[in-house]
Amino acid sequence: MPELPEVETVRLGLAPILEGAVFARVEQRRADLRFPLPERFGTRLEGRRVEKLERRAKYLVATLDDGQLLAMHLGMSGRFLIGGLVKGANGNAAELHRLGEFIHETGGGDKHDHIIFEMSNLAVIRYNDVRRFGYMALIEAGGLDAHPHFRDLGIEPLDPGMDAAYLASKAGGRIQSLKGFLLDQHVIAGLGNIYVCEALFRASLSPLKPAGILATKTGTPSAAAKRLTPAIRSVIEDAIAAGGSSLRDYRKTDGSLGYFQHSFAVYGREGEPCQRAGCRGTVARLPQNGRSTFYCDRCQK
DNA sequence: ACACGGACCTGAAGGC
DNA sequence: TGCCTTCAGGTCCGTG
Repeated sequence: MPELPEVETVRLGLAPILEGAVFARVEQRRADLRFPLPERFGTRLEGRRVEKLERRAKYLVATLDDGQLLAMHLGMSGRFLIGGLVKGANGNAAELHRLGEFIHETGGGDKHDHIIFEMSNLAVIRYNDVRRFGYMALIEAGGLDAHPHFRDLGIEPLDPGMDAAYLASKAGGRIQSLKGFLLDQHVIAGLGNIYVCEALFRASLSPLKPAGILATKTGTPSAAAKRLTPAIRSVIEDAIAAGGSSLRDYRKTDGSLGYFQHSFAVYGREGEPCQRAGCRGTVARLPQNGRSTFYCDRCQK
């Protein structure tokens, strides 16, 4: 699943196709995603124009011309693939992104294509999700901040307010591990297993330490908090610039791959030497919160 | 309020 | 070949 950088990459691929286009036909092949699709999902979308496509945490949020919001979450394995035809600048229909391995499956589609958007610009957008942990919701105008899935989300990692003082204020007194703390979407919204591991490596902090070390006794930010904030910001910025990370099934909307996975310092590198200059440690893996944590137990203190 | 484990679902990979 | 276990970019819900 896509974490924030992958979702942002998907947004960048989808926005130029969706924005300004009208849902001409919505085909729903199965409604049992993580949560059932809303009643009359297709009917409520058909004829509506997409005003803009934004991202909040790991959600894509499309604003429609009647004010409704279409919120989309990719879960672990969700992806959008763009095919079909779009009108080029000269008015002629041009074939779009019919690339590589996706060509052969466009006929009847793949069995994990659950929702298909046929747009007025002749683009065909398929939502494919093997594990079906993703979902879509329709939210009435202005209702985003009160919606149960959005109401309690924490700050965006790239928000200027995500600073050492913010982390200290959230972490004070917590005994939970730093790993669990950073995975908590109520604290920072958008980080996942990969980028938490990478951020803790960049900050030279052990994922096992209690989150409380981010605050001093008086509640001011500790040195650890001051190292952690730029580490989080830089890893997210670097990953977005690389088009996200492509591991198993994540791809950009045109079927091409992100390349941040080549920049992982610790994620997926169990047993490899630590990359930090001067450190002779080895990357270890251990389960935390039911997920694999990768870190160097020599230099991450 | 906080912290943890299980649940949801499919498929790939590795061990025997 | 097959069967069984483990693991995978998430997060909701029930339990202490």
